[in-house]
Amino acid sequence: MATQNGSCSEDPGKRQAILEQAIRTFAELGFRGADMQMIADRAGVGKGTVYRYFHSKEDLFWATTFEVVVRLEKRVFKAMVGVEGACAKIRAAGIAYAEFFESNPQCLEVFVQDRAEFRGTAPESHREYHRQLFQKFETVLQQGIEAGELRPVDAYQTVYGFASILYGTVVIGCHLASLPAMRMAEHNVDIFLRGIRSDVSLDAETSRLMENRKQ
Amino acid sequence: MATQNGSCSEDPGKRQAILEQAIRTFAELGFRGADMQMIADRAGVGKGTVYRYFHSKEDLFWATTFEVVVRLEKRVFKAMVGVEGACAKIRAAGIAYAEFFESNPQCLEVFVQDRAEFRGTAPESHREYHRQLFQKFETVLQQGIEAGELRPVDAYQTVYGFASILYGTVVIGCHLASLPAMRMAEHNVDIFLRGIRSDVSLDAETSRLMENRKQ
Amino acid sequence: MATQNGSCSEDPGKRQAILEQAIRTFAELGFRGADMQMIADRAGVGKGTVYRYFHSKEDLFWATTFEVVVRLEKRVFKAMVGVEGACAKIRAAGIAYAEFFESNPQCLEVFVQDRAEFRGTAPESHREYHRQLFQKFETVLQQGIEAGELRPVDAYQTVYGFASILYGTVVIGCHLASLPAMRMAEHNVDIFLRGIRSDVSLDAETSRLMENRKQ
Amino acid sequence: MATQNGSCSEDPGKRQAILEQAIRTFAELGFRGADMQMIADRAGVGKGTVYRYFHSKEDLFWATTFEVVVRLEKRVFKAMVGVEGACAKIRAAGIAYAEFFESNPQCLEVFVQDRAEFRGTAPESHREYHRQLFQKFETVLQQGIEAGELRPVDAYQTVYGFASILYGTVVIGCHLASLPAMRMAEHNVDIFLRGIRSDVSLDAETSRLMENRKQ
DNA sequence: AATGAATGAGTCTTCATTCAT
DNA sequence: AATGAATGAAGACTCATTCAT
Repeated sequence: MATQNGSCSEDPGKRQAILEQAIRTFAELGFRGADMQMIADRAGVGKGTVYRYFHSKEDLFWATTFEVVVRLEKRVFKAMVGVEGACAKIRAAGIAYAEFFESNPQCLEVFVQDRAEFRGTAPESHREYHRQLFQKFETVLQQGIEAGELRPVDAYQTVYGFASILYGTVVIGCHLASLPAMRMAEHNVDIFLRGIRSDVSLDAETSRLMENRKQ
Repeated sequence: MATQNGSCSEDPGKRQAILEQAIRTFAELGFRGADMQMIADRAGVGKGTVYRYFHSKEDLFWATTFEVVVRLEKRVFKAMVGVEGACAKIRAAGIAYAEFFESNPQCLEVFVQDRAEFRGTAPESHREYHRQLFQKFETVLQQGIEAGELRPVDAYQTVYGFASILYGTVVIGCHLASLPAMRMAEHNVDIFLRGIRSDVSLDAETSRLMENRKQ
Repeated sequence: MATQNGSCSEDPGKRQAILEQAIRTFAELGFRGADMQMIADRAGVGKGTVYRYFHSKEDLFWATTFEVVVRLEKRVFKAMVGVEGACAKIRAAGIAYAEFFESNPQCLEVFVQDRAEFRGTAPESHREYHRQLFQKFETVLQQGIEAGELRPVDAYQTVYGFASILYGTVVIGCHLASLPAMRMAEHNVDIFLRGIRSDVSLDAETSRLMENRKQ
Repeated sequence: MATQNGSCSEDPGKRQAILEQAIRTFAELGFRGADMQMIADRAGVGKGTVYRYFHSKEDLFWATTFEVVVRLEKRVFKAMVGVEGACAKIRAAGIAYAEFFESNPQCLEVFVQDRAEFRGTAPESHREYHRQLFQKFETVLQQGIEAGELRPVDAYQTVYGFASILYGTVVIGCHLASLPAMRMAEHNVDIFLRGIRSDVSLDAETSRLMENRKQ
């Protein structure tokens, strides 16, 4: 993988510094707008060094997006630790997702650049990583369904539906609505959860309405 | 507005040809990657002509995004004509949205480029246009709520929630899931609708599950 | 000559308007910087019309410099009318020269552009015109010499010396010294005249100094 | 100053080569007409290198004019070394000035371009340099006046008068007269000196004329 | 005769990448 | 291993000139 250099003589601190400034710079200027010289300067290393650690601008960008995904994943899974129940887990994950991008807007821009510049051309390693990530969520959903907490939705599709909502929310939803990402995310996740929950009686109003219908 | 030139001596056909090739080229290469010369060549006009009709690359891009939004809007509103009920309208809109981008993938890329390159810096004219668009949907939601069809959700936020889902679905959801945009969209819109509907008994499975609980 | 179009159907007023705006524009932007479109717009005619009256940008520039020289000449010779004596005539000419450029700074810039862009490549017609101009001054000098008013200097060289002083004064002298062209010109012309006059006793101070030496 | 780069890693030889070709190219084609690619090619370096040493075309031009002024100054002051007397010094300076431009016609064109393209907008550093140059001459004049060699002229104005004559002579005078710059300069400087000298008896002819008058 | 839309050659400038030190 | 000087391909934009109307 381009993001892992087998060479024995690399300084992880230097690598991290470059990556950090790459995130910052790609976020600020976009992939095409970012200048390798600027990244090198900001990281306090020579331009040649950047090329030693990351073979090309494109490779550096992939390493950058990978770094962002890894950080995001850590945050999201950390938020799910100790949380019981599929809905609660999903909610926690959604909130963490929004929280992460709200406090790391540069990571969001890297995400956007990734999609804009390279559509679906990410390295296979990234795609594999993604698949594993989504599989974990699929498992959560599946368990929720088996436990009767969730309707028997198509877990595979629904995971990507959840991803769509989160992505759309942080990328454009909160901007268009001029609302904080967190607030938009809570709103949207709640709608999503209500949409897949088997038990909706917890919602007082809806319950009341349904009771009325029964009468 | 950059997209509307008052000069009487412009050839609308030529303008349209340039715009068409601009969509194609921006979609293929991105804003930064697109070459004005290539757009001119593809449109069969001189480079100077492109600059006559659109003052700069940026202006041409704005005209392009505006064109895409207008086309999208037409398609979506056409799909809602004659449809009764808030849910049905929203569903029709969502399906049309996905359908539009599925059959016009270049328009989708323009959308993505817009967000990637210019975050929230669209010309005020565009922003105003957006506001009006969303207001129409807000009205649909509001009427659905008043009619008792929808739960009393916050119409403003929910409209942007809907937009988030649709955007996320066509931009990444269907790609990540390797599923057609239409299928993903139907799935996601249904979850969204269930999430805001007051009456959920129409869903056979859920009804059954709930009935079981009541017993 | 490029500046005189034999075609029977030309509107002198339109020609003059174009010329006027050409002076203004070449003065402001320089030969290379001036835009034929701007000249046309300022003159209130179509660009094609400019090309009808003046075959090319270069031709228009030559017509412009010619116009400036003609105006300058008129002013200078008008100032010499009725003035008696070579020194007085020369002085009047010098003052008028500076006055002209001080009140027509655009004409000065055209002069400078002429030299900068085309060195000595002016059309033969211009050069002939110049020669005649200088010949008139040579005659004045010659007469002054014959009348004993001036030292028997080389009239030919001295005429060009006078031209050098005036040109240098208005083009850089007054700017470098941050003084009005008129004031600089008076100063310089006086030194020049003293330099060529046979009778210097009119200068009180010098006379006194000389008297002292004699004692 | 644009002409002095503090960076330690510049090759003075390369810098000089670029500057040399810049003088040549600006002289031949003018500021606007000169092509950075041509300058790079002539200097035998890549275009990027030209931009490394001189940030922009304008900066390169300023460095060029500065170089010319420095060379001119060296030549002029060298010519004045060991020369006694204000008149003799001024004469030596004037001759050297003309000689310099006669043997370096490209430097003259750079001078002309400077005035044509940038009127009085030279960087402050250049202007300061100019001021010091002229101050030195002012001192020479002042000393000549105090020594009784020169009439009590306004030294400030007269310095700029001298500059005007020299500039006018080399820029247009010698061209119009079709005479070598040196010859024109000698002629003009002599007239100028006679114009400011207190003692004019050294001039045989004038002395004779004056003697005749006295009788 | 007058117009101005169309053209495309021409130019400055940037920046990813290389490689000698 | 680290550096950053050097390179030159690439691209946005301008403007003199033409020519159909």
